Amino acid sequence: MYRLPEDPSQINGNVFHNDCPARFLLSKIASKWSLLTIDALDGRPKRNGELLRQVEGISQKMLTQTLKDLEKMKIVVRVDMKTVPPHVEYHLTFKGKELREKICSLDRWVEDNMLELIVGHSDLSLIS
Amino acid sequence: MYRLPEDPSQINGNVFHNDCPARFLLSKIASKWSLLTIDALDGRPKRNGELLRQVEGISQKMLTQTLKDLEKMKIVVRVDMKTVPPHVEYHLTFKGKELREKICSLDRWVEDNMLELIVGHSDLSLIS
DNA sequence: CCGTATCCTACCAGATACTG
DNA sequence: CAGTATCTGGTAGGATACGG
Repeated sequence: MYRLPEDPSQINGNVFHNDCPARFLLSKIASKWSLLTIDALDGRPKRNGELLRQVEGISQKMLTQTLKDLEKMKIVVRVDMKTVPPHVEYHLTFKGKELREKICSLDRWVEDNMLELIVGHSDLSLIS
Repeated sequence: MYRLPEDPSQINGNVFHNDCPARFLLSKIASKWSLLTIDALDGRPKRNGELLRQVEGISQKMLTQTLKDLEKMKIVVRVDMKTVPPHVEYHLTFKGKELREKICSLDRWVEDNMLELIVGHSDLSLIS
């Protein structure tokens, strides 16, 4: 549980500070599945099933939870077409698109440098 | 535990793939304390105690663990002056500096947008 | 000053089953 | 199709004590 000061408009973010909301938000944004979900929202809006397939290994539960967190932060918007069968789309907001650039920059860097980064990890075996 | 394909030099990173090493590496790099520790390594090398004070709330255990992980990935280098009392410095490598830019970009964005991101979180109380 | 080594717990997240 | 609900094990990480 985090506490905000009396007048939030006066504080400027500082992730190094224990009680700064930025730290809480960062932990949500930089979580394992959040990073991948935001990355997956490339260009066009995506549906629940699409994301489930694209982000390999994510469970329905974690996808829902992640999307709800992102929605709270106004990073994504949930658009329910109110049809039957259900058709729901998840859109990145303007802020979401801003954020996605930062995240993709990080993700692509890790992918590009993968082989050099992994050398120290002898615990990653080569066996089947 | 993650498994690498027989010939790692042939694979190109893809964080969306379940068994891609990039996903494992990303989880290490984007962990709560890793994000803050790398950010804290600004410009000059830092000592254990400095980092402990700068990254509020981190424990000695987690700092050590985080730095070891980063060292494995050649993101930081541990320089032991072999003096008594001990003097140890942690330096960012070239790759580390590259990575730090991405991370700082993310951290600063979260800080700058903190107040707008937090509105949906009614669970963050204003009381003392 | 810079760490290790243990113990211990809260929470994360996977598995599974059910619903409009 | 797009979720919810519940149970449960594993583990991240805090607290504490000790060591070179």
